[in-house]
Amino acid sequence: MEKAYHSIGELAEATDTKVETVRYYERIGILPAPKRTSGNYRAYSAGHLARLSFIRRARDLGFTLDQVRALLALADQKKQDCGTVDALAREHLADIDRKISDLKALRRELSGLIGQCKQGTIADCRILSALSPR
Amino acid sequence: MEKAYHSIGELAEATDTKVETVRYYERIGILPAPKRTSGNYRAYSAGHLARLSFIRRARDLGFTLDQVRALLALADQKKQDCGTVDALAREHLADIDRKISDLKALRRELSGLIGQCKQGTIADCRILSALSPR
DNA sequence: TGTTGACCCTGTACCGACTACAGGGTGCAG
DNA sequence: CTGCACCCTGTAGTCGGTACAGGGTCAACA
Ligand SMILES: [Zn+2]
Ligand SMILES: [Zn+2]
Ligand SMILES: [Zn+2]
Ligand SMILES: [Zn+2]
Repeated sequence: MEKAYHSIGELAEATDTKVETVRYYERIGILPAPKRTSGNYRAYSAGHLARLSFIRRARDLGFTLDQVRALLALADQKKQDCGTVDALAREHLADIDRKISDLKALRRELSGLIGQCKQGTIADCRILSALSPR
Repeated sequence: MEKAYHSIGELAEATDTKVETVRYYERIGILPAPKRTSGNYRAYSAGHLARLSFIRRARDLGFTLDQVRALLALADQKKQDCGTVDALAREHLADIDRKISDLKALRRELSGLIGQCKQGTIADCRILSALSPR
């Protein structure tokens, strides 16, 4: 038999989340408020655990919390087709690709600068002179 | 002859910065407070323009404002050698490399998920099922 | 039985790097 | 003289958490 309810600490540990973050998710309304014990402790059901796991996996994949909200809403429309989900995921993939190419451009520029430095004095440093207006 | 002083709007335009951001830089102490006109408008010197340009270029290269502060402080030590500058730049390059490889790993995972989706119903969507705990 | 200590509660402030107003003042051109 | 672009201060919001402070709860152990 599974334990029916979990404390916030257990939920946090099971999903590799900080306790404060779990409370934060409740505050912003992405994780529903659970029942309370007589001592006013939060008592989470298996449903909460599943939802928090979902949130965390999606966050680990880089979805924003708003996107996660959208994904969670879609997940409940079981018989609709998943085109919207896929579109969301593809959009996010495009975001990632954009970030990667931006970072690569940055990397090229910065490593070019570093390569030019001859390790002399500050006055001659190519890195600093590239940053200063001519 | 160059105009001796510039308004905040001119400075902002010349460095592709928002006016609010220029004031923000002053507030956090990275850009010194300029003189004021009789009407209490900020009046920036060429030195301010140079410093702001430096800040913006460094930011564009992805340095944090704290790193920019450090670079600016180093830039004033003209006769010291530039080892510290270069170390800072190399560290930042390593940060960028880490970000790129993190994003690539993410990209692989996400595009794998997207590839598995057969465009059926939500109930069968591989993207959602990969996010849900089994 | 009492006391320690781990856990939980609320509320608030903070991080980085801006951005966006609201509610006013200034300065110049027509 | 009036309209408009620009400037001023101060404050709050963004995103996704994180970090306390100042308390309450609960189980184990002496
Ligand atoms: Zn449990
Ligand atoms: Zn150098
Ligand atoms: Zn000017
Ligand atoms: Zn699908």
